[in-house]
Amino acid sequence: MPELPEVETIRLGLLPYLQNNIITQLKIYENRLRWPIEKELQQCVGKSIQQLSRRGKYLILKLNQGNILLHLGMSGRLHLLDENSPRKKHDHVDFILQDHKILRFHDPRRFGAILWTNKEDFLQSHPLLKNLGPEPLEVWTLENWLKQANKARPIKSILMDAKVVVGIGNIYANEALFKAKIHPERLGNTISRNKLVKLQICAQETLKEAIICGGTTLKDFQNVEGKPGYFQQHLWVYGRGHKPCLICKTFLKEIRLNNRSTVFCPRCQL
DNA sequence: AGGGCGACCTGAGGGC
DNA sequence: TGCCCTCAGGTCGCCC
Repeated sequence: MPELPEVETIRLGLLPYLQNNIITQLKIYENRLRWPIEKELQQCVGKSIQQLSRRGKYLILKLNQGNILLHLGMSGRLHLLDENSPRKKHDHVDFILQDHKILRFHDPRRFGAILWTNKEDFLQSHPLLKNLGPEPLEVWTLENWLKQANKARPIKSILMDAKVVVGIGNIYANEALFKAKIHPERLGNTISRNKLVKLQICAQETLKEAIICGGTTLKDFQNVEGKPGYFQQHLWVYGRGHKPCLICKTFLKEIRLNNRSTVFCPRCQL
């Protein structure tokens, strides 16, 4: 489901409800997520939520002692519900809150993850976080990007590589490449500096616009209130394979690149 | 050493 | 209706 804009939308939606709330109970109905939920997660019970932040596509609940790391995988959702809301299929975990609301984790494909860490420096030391690249809207420098992009590797693969920059998944990679007018299969080290500068800017603009729209809703995505995002109305290429380019009317091509569906305009993107 | 790709899951949709 | 195939917003970890 979620790329950076969707996770950020969820974070912003949850923030007012979670900040300073206390987790009074943890109910695990299904612990077989991407990794089995570990017993230590029970340590969150009785702790207050001091901060809700994000690193890449991970949500981080900073408690007065310890941290919960949450990843939504492809199909994960978080909902805030009233106490005693009936459980539905694929509702796997409930965090019961002091004000009798429930933060409920729902994930049909179970590619998501819920992890616990006590370490102060987990952003730097946790095996799942320590190798993540820069945040695209904060610390993604041009020098770093030019260095990373200078590889004999398709530019779309580079852009989607979380070690290069976090948060850009398949939708926004397709969109950013269209806006920058770069063919997704072009090797990074054959692209001019100017074009790479443009691509970085286009990627950032695309993410910012999507956050403003509340994310993209295709099938699964809903925000915390269960409402969809509206960025899909702004999509130029993603999901539009074989339809006319919105700029030049040429039929968009759809190929598979690294086993991900890739849509581009063969005339606009060179 | 770095990058490609299979694997992890369920469900939806299309073709027959 | 049902079976079988493919595909889906992520990403780890194996293998080359």
